[in-house]
Amino acid sequence: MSDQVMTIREMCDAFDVTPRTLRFYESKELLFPIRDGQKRLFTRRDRGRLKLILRGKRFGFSLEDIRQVLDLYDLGDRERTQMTRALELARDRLAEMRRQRDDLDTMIAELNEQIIEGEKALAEKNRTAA
Amino acid sequence: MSDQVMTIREMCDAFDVTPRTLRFYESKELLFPIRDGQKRLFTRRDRGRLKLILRGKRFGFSLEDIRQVLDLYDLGDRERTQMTRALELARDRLAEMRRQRDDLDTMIAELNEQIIEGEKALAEKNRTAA
DNA sequence: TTGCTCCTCACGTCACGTGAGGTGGC
DNA sequence: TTGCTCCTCACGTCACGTGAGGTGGC
Repeated sequence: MSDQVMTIREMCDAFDVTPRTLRFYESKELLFPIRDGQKRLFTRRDRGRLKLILRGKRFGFSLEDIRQVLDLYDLGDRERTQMTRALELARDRLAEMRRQRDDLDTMIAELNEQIIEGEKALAEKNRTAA
Repeated sequence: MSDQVMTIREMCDAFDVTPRTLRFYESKELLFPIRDGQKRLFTRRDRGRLKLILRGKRFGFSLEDIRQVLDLYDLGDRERTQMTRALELARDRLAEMRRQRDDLDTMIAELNEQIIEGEKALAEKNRTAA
């Protein structure tokens, strides 16, 4: 069951990604499906990794960052190294996201201001033209 | 003075961009510097357009969107078409930015939660290991 | 002649999308 | 034979960065 392999199509349906994405992740050494002739078969390990990859992406981590953290899994110190590193990256990302949000807040206020000014100017133009 | 042309270097210094950026904008038909032999000379019109380009970029508009709005300048209806179109795009962008900010808020809360859980799990691991 | 600034290709970046053209087994 | 699904190139996207290699005028 849980150690059953899955075809690329089954993976796509299960994780809502495209075949291209899975092949791309393999080429970047994020996934390691085994082969049945040409065809890829994804293992339980691949599914675990993909889940973490997608979670990482949601938070805006690069694939390279994600790969490095995933690779720490094989160190065999009960994932302490991996977790420590993941926490480091997560704290950086969190700070970055907060900066982004603050920037976005500023921009939103600015753009809103510009729109209001634009509307005024346009109304004025239409008035004097009529 | 204000109708004086500027070299690429002067433009870079004045607007804090790279030469590559200016050449790229020319290739995308956002700027139209005149030539002195090989060399580009940027006019007052280019400076006006660049200012608007950079402002648009700050708000997250694509260069293609910006180009389309800039091109409306030459319609000769006292920029009414341009302003109307610009306002349309701006309202869309504003809504998009608000969505982004809300998503970001959600993510920040989630990632913060994950970090706290991660810290707990790591502490537990260290405790039971010692 | 030596620097300096300008120029034109053209490949690289990031995370895939999107054909083109071919294979295997029901 | 016809579909279906899988596969491997390989170019395209977006906004430039980054060399490589060459030119013009002080």
